[in-house]
Amino acid sequence: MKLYNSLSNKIEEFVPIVPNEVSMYVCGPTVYNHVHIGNTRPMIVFDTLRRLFEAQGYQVHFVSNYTDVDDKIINKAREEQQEETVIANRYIEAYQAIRDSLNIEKLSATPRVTQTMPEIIAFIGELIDSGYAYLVDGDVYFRVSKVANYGELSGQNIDDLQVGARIEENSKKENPLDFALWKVTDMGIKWSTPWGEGRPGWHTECVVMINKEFNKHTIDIHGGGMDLKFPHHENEIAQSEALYHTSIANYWLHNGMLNQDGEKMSKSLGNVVWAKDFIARLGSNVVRWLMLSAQYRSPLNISDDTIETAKTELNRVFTVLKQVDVKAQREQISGQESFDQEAFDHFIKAMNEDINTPNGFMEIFETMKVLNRELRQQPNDWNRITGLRNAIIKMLTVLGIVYVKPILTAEDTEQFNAWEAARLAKDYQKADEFRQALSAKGLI
RNA sequence: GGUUCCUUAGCCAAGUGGUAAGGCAAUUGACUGCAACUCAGUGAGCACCGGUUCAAAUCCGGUAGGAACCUCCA
Repeated sequence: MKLYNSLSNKIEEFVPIVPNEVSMYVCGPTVYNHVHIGNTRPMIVFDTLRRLFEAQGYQVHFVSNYTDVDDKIINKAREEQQEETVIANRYIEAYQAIRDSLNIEKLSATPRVTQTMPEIIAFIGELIDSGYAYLVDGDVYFRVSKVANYGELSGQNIDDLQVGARIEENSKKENPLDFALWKVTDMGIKWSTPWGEGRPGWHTECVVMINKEFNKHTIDIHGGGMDLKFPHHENEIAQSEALYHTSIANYWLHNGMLNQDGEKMSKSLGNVVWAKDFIARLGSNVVRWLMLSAQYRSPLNISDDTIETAKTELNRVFTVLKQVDVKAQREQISGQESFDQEAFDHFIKAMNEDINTPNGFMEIFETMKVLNRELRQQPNDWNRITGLRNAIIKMLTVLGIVYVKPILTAEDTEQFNAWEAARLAKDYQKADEFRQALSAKGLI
């Protein structure tokens, strides 16, 4: 398996820390609102990566967090005159519902900031003790200049960053690039620490959760959206380098952004599409197919055209599978358990090139073509047909797409037979009626 | 101003030195009672200019256009 590592900007052969095991972490949402479809791209991409590993015998330990302490949550809570936990819990539930509806495999753990506070406070304490963090009026900031490789991930150097950095008014920081580990606060949820009451900064939690959930300082894969590269991931690395001399993960993976009709989705443009609405409209299968139609690092544009194309393509895949299953039942073929390993291997090989889903799709289409030919060959080679069918279904499983096999009822079978009989008798009006009935049931 | 990246047929999208995958749409043919499904065929020389090379969409330089990031947006 080859993966593009954002840390080296190169495609590298994936070598796990522990043979046949993969530890991966993806930054989760700040739960202050529903998520939009852009947020579903990392969910789908990294779930697909996980499935790809699992299809090859890896055991995957996959953790993603919930940021349930944040200014945005506090603001939302004030707006609604609710407790912050009510807000957070509401959107955590909503997020989980999205995961379920997108057929995302169950995560190993979904830690929350509020449940990780002792560790976060201890971690910040260590950074202070070791001189990597300093106190100003109860706030704690990370001293960026003390980390030699700061900027490694985003490919920037500290001097360039400083030129571009917006200088905050009345900044208490030694350096504008220094980031907050702890903020003193008088509003919202807060915890008491040796240096004062307040709440943690965003960048610390992920590091602490990784250390805690995996019980080690270096994991295999850390993923997230391209926009998190700087400063969030850069800052995670800085903290980990400071205390543990490791960049947390051997492979850093970043998915490209999602655009709507060529524009970035944003509230100001008024083109935000909520994930729940999008999934309700198109269904999980189409959404996943659409999200995987471009390689994960490329930007992906969502438009009516790309949505229609995804629907049509996926429909073709399901059509041939359905035709196989209907025909097998009508001809009472059973007991075939064959599997076309070669076709499946082609698919895996394509996918192993840095999750090259477009080439994975290509292998599905190629396999479909062979299957369509076989299905129209007389006599049918059911061993071959079943093997191809099962291979395609397994490919879809890696993509997280679910195919439901149609089960013919006695009535269905009768209608098929009647359709055929009417055709033979050249009673086309009657034939069309049966055809339409079967079509309405999605059987042809 | 800095950093990273992109520009491949009407549309989506692979390919990163050896002569352009796949899909959608279109179109021709076969199959069909008609149709759908399906199969077979048709279509680009890779933004532009210049360079390196026996050979470039692929490497280098430049031009034009576009995107993301530069303190908390996946």
